[in-house]
Amino acid sequence: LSKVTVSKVINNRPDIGQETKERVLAKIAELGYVPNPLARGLVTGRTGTLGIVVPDLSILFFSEIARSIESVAAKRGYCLLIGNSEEDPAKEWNHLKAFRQHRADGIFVASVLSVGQGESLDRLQKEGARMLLLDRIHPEVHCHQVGTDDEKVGWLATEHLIRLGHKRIAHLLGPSVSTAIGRMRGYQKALDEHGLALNPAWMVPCGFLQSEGYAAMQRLLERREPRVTAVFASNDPVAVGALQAIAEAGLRVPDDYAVVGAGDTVQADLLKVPLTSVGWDRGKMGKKAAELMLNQIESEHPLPPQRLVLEPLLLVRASCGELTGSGVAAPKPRRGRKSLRRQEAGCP
Amino acid sequence: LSKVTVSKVINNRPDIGQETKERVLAKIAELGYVPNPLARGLVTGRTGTLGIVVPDLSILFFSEIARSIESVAAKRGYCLLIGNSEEDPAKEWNHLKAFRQHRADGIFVASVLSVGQGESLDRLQKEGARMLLLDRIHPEVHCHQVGTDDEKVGWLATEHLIRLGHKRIAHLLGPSVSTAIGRMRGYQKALDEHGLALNPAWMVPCGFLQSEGYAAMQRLLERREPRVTAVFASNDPVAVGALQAIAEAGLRVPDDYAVVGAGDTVQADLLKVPLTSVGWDRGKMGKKAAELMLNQIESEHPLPPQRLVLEPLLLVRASCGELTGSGVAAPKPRRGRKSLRRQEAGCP
DNA sequence: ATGAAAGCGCTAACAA
DNA sequence: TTGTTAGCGCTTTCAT
Repeated sequence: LSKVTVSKVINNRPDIGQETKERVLAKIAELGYVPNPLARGLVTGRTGTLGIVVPDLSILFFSEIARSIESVAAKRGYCLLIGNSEEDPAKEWNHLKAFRQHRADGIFVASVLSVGQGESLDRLQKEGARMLLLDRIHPEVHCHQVGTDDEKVGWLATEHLIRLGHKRIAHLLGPSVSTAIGRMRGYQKALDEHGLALNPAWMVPCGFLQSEGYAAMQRLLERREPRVTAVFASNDPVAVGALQAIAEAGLRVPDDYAVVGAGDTVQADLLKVPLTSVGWDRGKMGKKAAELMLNQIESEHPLPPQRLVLEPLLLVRASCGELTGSGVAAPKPRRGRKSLRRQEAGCP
Repeated sequence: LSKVTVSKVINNRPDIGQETKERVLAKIAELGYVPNPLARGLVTGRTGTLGIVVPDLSILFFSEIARSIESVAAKRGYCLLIGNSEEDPAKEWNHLKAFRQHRADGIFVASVLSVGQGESLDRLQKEGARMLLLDRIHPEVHCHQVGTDDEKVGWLATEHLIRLGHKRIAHLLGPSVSTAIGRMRGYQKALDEHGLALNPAWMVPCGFLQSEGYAAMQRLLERREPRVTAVFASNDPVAVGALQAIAEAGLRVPDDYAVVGAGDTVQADLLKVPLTSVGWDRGKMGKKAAELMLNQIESEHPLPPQRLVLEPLLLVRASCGELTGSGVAAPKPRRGRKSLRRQEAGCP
């Protein structure tokens, strides 16, 4: 029995006799033999490893996606490497290089790069790296991309505030990545559609962190007339920061300020003021991304880059109040739509 | 110039001339050459890869630890593989096997295995896997272990309730892993020290998930006399579940029930009722674990297994009220000790 | 249908 | 100090 025969059995080659095949399989089971992925990778170039780079794994949004990707990867026999870029392009690049070096078969990345700065990613892709852009999109990169319709996210949030009667609506604007920019566009579009003025002073620049939302809201609170009555935050952590700043100033939500977030990543029901947010399915994001990637990897012919857009959904809770806009705080009851939150926190 | 020479330069071997060394280095920089870790791993057995297996990456406690490990791993040139066991021993084992197969230089595991069931881990260790037990300890496994003093966690929580005047204190008991058992012991010890009766009916079995805490608290609420006035939950998610059940029953915290958690992983300040909890430093856990592991890997001689125990700290907030035990809800002001929470949520 | 030969990119041992 | 030889465990031709 030569090792070539064994190799053929393991790789399910057609040119092998049924009887020998079974004999080999039996022996493999008996000896508990497992092939060495390094040796295999050295010759085939494929390692059975994927990689993912995110800004920060301890942000629920990303850890949920990573978890979901890992789950389907494991099911199909792949391992997952993970790297935190910590919002630092250099660290992101280092992880990308390291994963390439380790011959990851595919790399998911929620890039910290600003829109328009994606050439390095496109170069990687052209050099043969199989990549998939997660959440944050770069049109110039020719690879699969999975995200949500961020313009619609911003539109849904702002439209909701307008319908509640708000006319002076601020936006805590995120960093210069596609998601933040899309949400801002949606905000502007909604104002526009309703003929509301777009006051540049109401677009407060801000990052994606809770602390930044806090600081931005403080700045907004200092401003005098004309005061805003509502705030659309670029994401939930920022919204939570804003909530903190408002509370500290002795003001109330939704009575003094209505607040909407984006992402629906907060344990909303337990908050002092349950946060209204626009959400989409992170589990599905991860699942779809992983499937796209693995199908790509395992297909013979290169598939055309695909762009998957998940549908965002407004989740109304108490932080925007009822129809008067600055009146009662009674939260609208949640509609019949199934909640997006499959989230189940636990341990230790 | 032979490849052997290059290899020697890269590995900093002493038997190489200063001048050739520089020449090689220059050429490497010029060509952008990077060694292939697979080929290297094939011959040396070392791959520059670590692995971590946790119950669920989307639980903040674990994602913070993973993030911290990844950070020091990256700094020292290692990649990190990650696997979710989803509280399933079979999945845990599969990840462990896969990481071994991929020749990870070391594996961190927060095992789902019950205490006393750690033989498989010890066998792995004996077979040459370098392992480190995270959070959940198995005394029979001979490897590094990093966790907290869970008995003290339980003791601090329960002692706090007793000092506030509570005499009938329930415990939402976690699964049969070391952390839950330790916390239960601490609970019993504190009761004991104060001569308080340990009513078995007040130890409600429960998992580590929020939904389980919710269900367990509901069961507890159904029970009649003698009613408890306080609850120590095995971890924060369970405490949050209990909070929900109490609120739904139309009762109030801390007026009707005082509640303490463990882990301090909840955005406590934003909750309707900020949760008092016993916490310890997850960032430090990850950092120390990674350092222990990497020093082990890079040392010539095997180091003796070390057991690192982080100090837990009571963080008093509003969920237990003030000294009367069922009186006013005014939260004690946080003491001067530096907060453990370096947490900064943000994105997507 | 099976296996011998060659080689993936590296390092360890040894020779020069 | 340098380079030659061998081999890590696999897969890929290409004979048989």
